[in-house]
Amino acid sequence: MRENTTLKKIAEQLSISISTVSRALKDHPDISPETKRKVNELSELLEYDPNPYAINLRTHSSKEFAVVVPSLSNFFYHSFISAIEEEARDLSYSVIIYRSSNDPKIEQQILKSCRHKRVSGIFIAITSETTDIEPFLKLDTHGIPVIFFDKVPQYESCNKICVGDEHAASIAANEIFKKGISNVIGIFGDKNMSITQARLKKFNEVLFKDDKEMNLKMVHAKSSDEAEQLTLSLIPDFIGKKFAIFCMSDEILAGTMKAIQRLGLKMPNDLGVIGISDGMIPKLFYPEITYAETSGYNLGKLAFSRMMRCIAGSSFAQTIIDESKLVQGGSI
Amino acid sequence: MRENTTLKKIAEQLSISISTVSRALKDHPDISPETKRKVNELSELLEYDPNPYAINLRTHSSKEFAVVVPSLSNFFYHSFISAIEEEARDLSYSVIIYRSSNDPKIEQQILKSCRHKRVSGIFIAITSETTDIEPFLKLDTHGIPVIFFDKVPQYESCNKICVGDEHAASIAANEIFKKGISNVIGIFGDKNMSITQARLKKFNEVLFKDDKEMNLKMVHAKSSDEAEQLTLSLIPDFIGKKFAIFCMSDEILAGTMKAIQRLGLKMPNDLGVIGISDGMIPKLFYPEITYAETSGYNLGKLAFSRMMRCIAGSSFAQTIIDESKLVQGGSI
DNA sequence: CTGAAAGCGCTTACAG
DNA sequence: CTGAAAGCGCTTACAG
Repeated sequence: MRENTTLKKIAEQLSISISTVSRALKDHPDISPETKRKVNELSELLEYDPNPYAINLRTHSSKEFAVVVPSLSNFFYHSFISAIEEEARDLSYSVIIYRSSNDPKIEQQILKSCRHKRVSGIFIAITSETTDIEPFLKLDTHGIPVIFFDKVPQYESCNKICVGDEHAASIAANEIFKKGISNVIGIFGDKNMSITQARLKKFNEVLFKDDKEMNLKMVHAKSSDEAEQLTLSLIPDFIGKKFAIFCMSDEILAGTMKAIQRLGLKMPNDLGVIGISDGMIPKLFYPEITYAETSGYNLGKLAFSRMMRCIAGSSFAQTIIDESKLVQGGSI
Repeated sequence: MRENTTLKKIAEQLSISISTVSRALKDHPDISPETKRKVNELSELLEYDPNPYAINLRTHSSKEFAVVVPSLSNFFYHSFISAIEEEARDLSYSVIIYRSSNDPKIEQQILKSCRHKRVSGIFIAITSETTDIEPFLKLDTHGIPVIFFDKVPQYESCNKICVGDEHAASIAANEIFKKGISNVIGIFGDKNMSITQARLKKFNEVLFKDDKEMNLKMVHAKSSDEAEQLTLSLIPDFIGKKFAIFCMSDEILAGTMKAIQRLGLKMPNDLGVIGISDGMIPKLFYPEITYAETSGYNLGKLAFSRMMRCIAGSSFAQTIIDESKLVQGGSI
């Protein structure tokens, strides 16, 4: 096994001191051009690369960001991470991706490891079970900025970057409204989730904004399968009427679409379908599903710029909401 | 910002030496029970956690594995990573996930960073553009085992863990055969990919194993859209016959399914569909698509045990092929 | 312009 | 059973 090149080795070969080599390599003004040239040449030759552990031990900084998500099998998080990585690369930070598996215990371990590694900052979508946010606040105390995204705590005074749940729901509701559809099934997620509450409330509100008569049936599904069953049981009452189904999330949309295929119904004639999505699932069907887009990519860009402001010293906590836009498929 | 607890701080408070604290903490037999008790107590109280940078600098070991994949938006990789993380956690290793974005340059950067970090080992699915595998072999020289999985280089003498392309293709072909279907459309991926070649060859071979008459049309699609277009243009010739479509991958399946929905055809009566998949996409349709399963999870378990054997000193390079199994949907 | 020295937080061979 | 010391590879204030 070949030894790694160190400053010492370069210094010895050039018969100069380690300090000089170190300075030459970082283009310190004190060092003569001639020395710099020699040092750079040799370090190229020997493929010198500084030992990050030594640097960190010395400087207490890692130039690393951590992104923590409950799950990776999620297009939304995937595009969020892409955005972070793009930005990070430009500033020669690296990005470590952690997966909490939606388990608060694992989340705590990850957090601890982030602290020990003295990462420069953390982007995190918390688990649905996370109750104690004390450890997150403590990291801020330790000088490690924490930016919450997507799944964020209730607690007020922290940095949060969220999808505009209300906005997305209102876009979807408006589209239904504009199509003159007055029979609507709304399938929402777990009652206890804050995004369910936000989306439901706004959806309802917009749909009833005029005093137009509306026949709205709202239900909750905790899984794709449940959404499928609910859709199957609800549709019969709507057959023959002009109606639409709103799916609050990709998971629900997947279940609903299975039911629709099972019943052999065609969009947009037999019924309309509209969702809120990051855009992968809706594109698997024909016609493609119309949806209000929640973009992980946008969210990532917003989160990153917030992070850089924190690193620059801003201690002001802020909640940023990303707006969504309607993406037309042919399903409604 | 609160300072981190160090060995020194504990030693001072207890008026003993740093060495003793260090030893007590790792339950060294030399140290008296009494001292151990005191040290452990105080370190609990002060929430002592060793500085990983210092340890690494000293011991040259990181207890960290790297997993490098071209993309995260891929259920297969996701389940591979899950398997690795499970195993790693048991041995208190941590796992860093890197994404090469299918760019060999980024892949090289990641590799370099793995080397500097002296990760304990690397699991990697290389990019489709990766030609130079020299740097990977060099890592082995540096004592960092590299296990290739899924997308592996041609080069013989390295550790590779692969999906059984031939086996999966033969399972799918056999199922078509067993159903007595003799008109078949086979949609394959990019001609240049080794998995395309392996799958195509075996599929063809099994389908023609008896001398039964077979009407097989094989085409290549580079994208989901292309698969959709091909399906649309090929189906008319098969309508009325008893026929099936084989989709080599999820990407192709997604395109083909869009075409089928567009034409309003029903499985399994109008046609049969069968694929090779990790199982997420097939479950989005009704009826669910029958597929030969390539399990990222299995692959991960296999890769991990291979890794541990490498770390234990095995230098013998090995190629391991994971078998697949048929998962019945109702599509054929 | 260059170098010697201290120190980041740990581990471990050596000495007692 | 415990401690002093060296050293992992770097950076940087200090001195010249």
